[in-house]
Amino acid sequence: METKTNIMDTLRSRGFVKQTVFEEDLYKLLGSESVPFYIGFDPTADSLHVGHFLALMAMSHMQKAGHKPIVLIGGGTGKIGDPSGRTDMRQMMTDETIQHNCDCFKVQMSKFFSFDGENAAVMVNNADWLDKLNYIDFIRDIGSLFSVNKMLTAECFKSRMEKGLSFLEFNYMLMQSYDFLYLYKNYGCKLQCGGDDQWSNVLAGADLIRRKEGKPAFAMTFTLLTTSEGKKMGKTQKGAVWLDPNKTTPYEFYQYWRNIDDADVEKCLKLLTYVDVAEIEELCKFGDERINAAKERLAFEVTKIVHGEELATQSRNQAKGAFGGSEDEMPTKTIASDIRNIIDVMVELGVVKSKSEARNLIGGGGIKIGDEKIEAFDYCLSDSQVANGFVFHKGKKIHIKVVTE
RNA sequence: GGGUAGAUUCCCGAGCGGCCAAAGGGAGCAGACUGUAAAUCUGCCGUCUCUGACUUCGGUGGUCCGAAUCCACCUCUACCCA
Repeated sequence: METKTNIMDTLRSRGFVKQTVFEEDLYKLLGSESVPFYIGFDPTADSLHVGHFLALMAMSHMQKAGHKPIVLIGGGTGKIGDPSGRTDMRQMMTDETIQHNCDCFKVQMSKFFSFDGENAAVMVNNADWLDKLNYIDFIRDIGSLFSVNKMLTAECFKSRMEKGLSFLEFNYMLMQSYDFLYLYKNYGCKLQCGGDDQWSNVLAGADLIRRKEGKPAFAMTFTLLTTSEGKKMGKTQKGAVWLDPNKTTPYEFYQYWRNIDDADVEKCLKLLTYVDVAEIEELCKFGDERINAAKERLAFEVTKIVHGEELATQSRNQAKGAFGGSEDEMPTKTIASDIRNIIDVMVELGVVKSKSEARNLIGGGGIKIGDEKIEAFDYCLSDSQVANGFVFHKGKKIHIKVVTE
């Protein structure tokens, strides 16, 4: 393999790395051989979202550097539920749902790293081994190596001490640690990565291998992708920002990044695109409106990774059309010609969740058709609007060219 | 097993028989100001056939002209005692 640059240096310079164990040993290991590493994903939905993006990018960088990604699907641990960052128990899922979600994940992940060729990524489901565990054997072999006292000091449990924590969930850490051990034995996996909220779980796994096998194993966590205000990124009024174009359209996806906080642009460019670090710094050096160039670049690059260059270009042009005034490139939607009432039109366009919301928006002066502000709830489209199409505006952000059929 | 305190709208959290679709905050959306940013100020923020109607306050059943509020039972949670 090529070892021009140690992957750790890449990840560090882009701001991925939050915590590691035995940093020097890990650095040497990553610089000297192809290291199989894993990251766990909970199959709780049929699409990945922005929250997973950073981990996917990290895996991508690492595969490019010659390391082998192992995607661990938490089909087994999903039956338990990770208590980290949770105040209540997770819903349990059926095997069919989990399998379906895995299939969807794989398609999306393929855009970040390859499941073929050299250092091909592999996807494994921990239900395959966790389901078969024998309770007595397990607690003797693995349980004996865990100190409850130590576990209780872990942040992920501490926060649950007030709200309550069932024994089921308490076992999550053991399961995840066992995963690492299993992957170590069967896939030669020596490194577990994860979000920083996974630190205690990740660390416990590496510890387990060191105790049980007496061999080195490593842990590394990544910065959590949060906004400058410390909130988790990727939440909007419509819920999470998904990678599935059917849940979040490429245009909406593009807009999400285009509208990001000034303070978060540089961080996101480094973490979520392949743009060269020096170039990013150049783009982000201005504190005024020139930062918009960086935002455009961010939105384009990120959309390109997820949806491909063609759709990224299209989204960019649509955005320029919508905000630059040119109707030609604006996102277009088609509605039936017999829908005339403005409220029905809004529902049909999907810009509001309910008719009440539509009324509130109209009442608040947030709706325009062409240059005309709509003030009446019973506003109806004219024949010429139906015939020729029109431009619908919701606030400053949503601009849609509407044609009828 | 016993005792105590709880379960409220997306989240936190008030309400404790009519004035409750339910205070306040957060998030979100919209208006003004801007740079498709932030901060700030303002409005909205259960649903609908929308000056009215309907469905919500863990579940089920009751009391009452009337219940998120009272009673009974149940489910879940925390704390204390064993």
